[in-house]
Amino acid sequence: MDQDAHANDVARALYASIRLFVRRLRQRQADGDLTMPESSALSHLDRGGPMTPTALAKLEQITPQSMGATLASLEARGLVERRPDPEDGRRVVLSLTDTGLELLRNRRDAKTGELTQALATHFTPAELKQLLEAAPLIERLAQSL
Amino acid sequence: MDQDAHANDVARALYASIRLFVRRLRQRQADGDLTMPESSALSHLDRGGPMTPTALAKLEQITPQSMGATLASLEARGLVERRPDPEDGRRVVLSLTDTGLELLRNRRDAKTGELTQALATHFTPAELKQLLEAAPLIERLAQSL
DNA sequence: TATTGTTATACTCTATAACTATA
DNA sequence: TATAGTTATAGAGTATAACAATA
Repeated sequence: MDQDAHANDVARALYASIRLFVRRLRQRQADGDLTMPESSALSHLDRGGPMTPTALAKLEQITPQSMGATLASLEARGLVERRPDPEDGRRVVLSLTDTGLELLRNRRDAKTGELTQALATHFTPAELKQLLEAAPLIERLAQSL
Repeated sequence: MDQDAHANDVARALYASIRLFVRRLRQRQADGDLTMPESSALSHLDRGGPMTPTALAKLEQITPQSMGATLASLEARGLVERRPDPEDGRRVVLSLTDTGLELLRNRRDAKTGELTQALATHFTPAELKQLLEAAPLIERLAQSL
């Protein structure tokens, strides 16, 4: 069928571009930069307020153990802090430190994120719109796998 | 600026969706399945004919060493074979074996690729078109990082 | 028993560095 | 010297399994 042939083309094109994207993003990682999962976790804490590691893991759709690795790194750099939940001894509540908040704000306000920079510099508003609309489709595709 | 604020939104949405996509695709990997890089290398050999590891690496935009790992796995499963280039003793030429070709054809013809399947099943032609058009934009974004 | 979190371990995909063989 | 390929090693970003503490 034509639909299936087309689906195969789309799959190939999308996969190739995404693989390249992920590789490049990782390569552009400078020493001391936030990695992407770190940056994402920090954003979630900023937008969602203090929360447990498990809650964060759910937002990111990864296992709590995986989130643990990211959080350990953020904590080691003093960007987040963990304190026990007074109401439930099993729980740990994570929050941004002042340093973490400042870093996040600086990155956002100065628009220094590699990705944001590249998008703002090399793409037209119409192209940005296309990409913005593609994102939920990619997410739906991921969910339907 | 509005453009920059928008760029930041696009960056976040795109990054989140792509990270999810890559994770899911890896998780859906069954034992004995081709991994994505393997499948991609096989496709390139099918479409481009026999070629050297370095040529393949260039097509995939990864280092020859990284390609080596993928090729070792494909060779171990008898899907590609390597023979010396008679004209240049340094070179090795890779080609699909009958088994490799058959596997590739079966996957393509039976449309069993997870991604193709999901796209054909859950997306409208208009959405497929959107995704197809987004692919080169993502690639350009990757290149401009 | 169920939940929260942590520790230990391993896998995929990729990179850099260093080497061998051939040109 | 330069190029093609291989081997060794490492790192990011995940996963699963097993465990401890608390509810």
